[in-house]
Amino acid sequence: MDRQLKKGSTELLVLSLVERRARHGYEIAKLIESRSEGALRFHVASLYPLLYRLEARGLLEGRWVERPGQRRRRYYKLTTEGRKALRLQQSAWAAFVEAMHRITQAEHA
Amino acid sequence: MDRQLKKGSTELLVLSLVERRARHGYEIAKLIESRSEGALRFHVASLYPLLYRLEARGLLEGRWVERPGQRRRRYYKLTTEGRKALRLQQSAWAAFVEAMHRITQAEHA
DNA sequence: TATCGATATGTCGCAATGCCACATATGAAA
DNA sequence: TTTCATATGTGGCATTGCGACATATCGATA
Repeated sequence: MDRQLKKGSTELLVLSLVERRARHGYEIAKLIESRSEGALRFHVASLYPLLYRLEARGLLEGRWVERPGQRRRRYYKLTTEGRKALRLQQSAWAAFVEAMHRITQAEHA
Repeated sequence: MDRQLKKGSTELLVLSLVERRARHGYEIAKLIESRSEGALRFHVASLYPLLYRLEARGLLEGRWVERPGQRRRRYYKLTTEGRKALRLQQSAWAAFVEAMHRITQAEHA
């Protein structure tokens, strides 16, 4: 998988994964890997900074959860802002894929 | 359109556009804009360096063409290497879109 | 008991790549 | 003669994912 392809789409990926419920970083990384059946991998090291950025921009809200018998986790959930951003990014992604298709297929025909 | 989405996919776009015939930089930029109906724009300033890189990597072969009544143009055509790279990038792109779909839709369901 | 792997979060420097501003040059149209 | 479309080019900047490394806990296994 071309590394560069991921640029920019990761945000949509993360926002999508916390749409229905709060998740923590490690969980998000594992979900990306398993649901894409290995096609998409994502270094956790890249993920944490992204989560901070999303929180700083007010799209996510994080909260520490400590339970006996496990390391502390930081759960992130979508804010109202984040939900709006998710909608926007969903349609931007769809438009982008469609445009790519139009250009590459026009040539292929 | 999110700027970051383009990262990495531009190469596929350019390779696709010279698949059937040689084209020059300005023409490629215009084609991207018109065929995507404005959804994808691409600064020519970003395009030229990309073309040099593709040529340096042996995927494209450039050739100056001078005709009276127009500025000199550099036409790029696919090399054999480039054709191989195009096939690879086409399947990588398809896999990527498919993986994105699986992850974002699984959540949406 | 010692060690190793999975879980969980974090920092730092690096590389890749598109953006923007700016520059140069020609031909056609206003 | 000024302006626009064509055509190529350079340099600095910002964003963002990678890789190496660090820390820490728990359960399994040797």
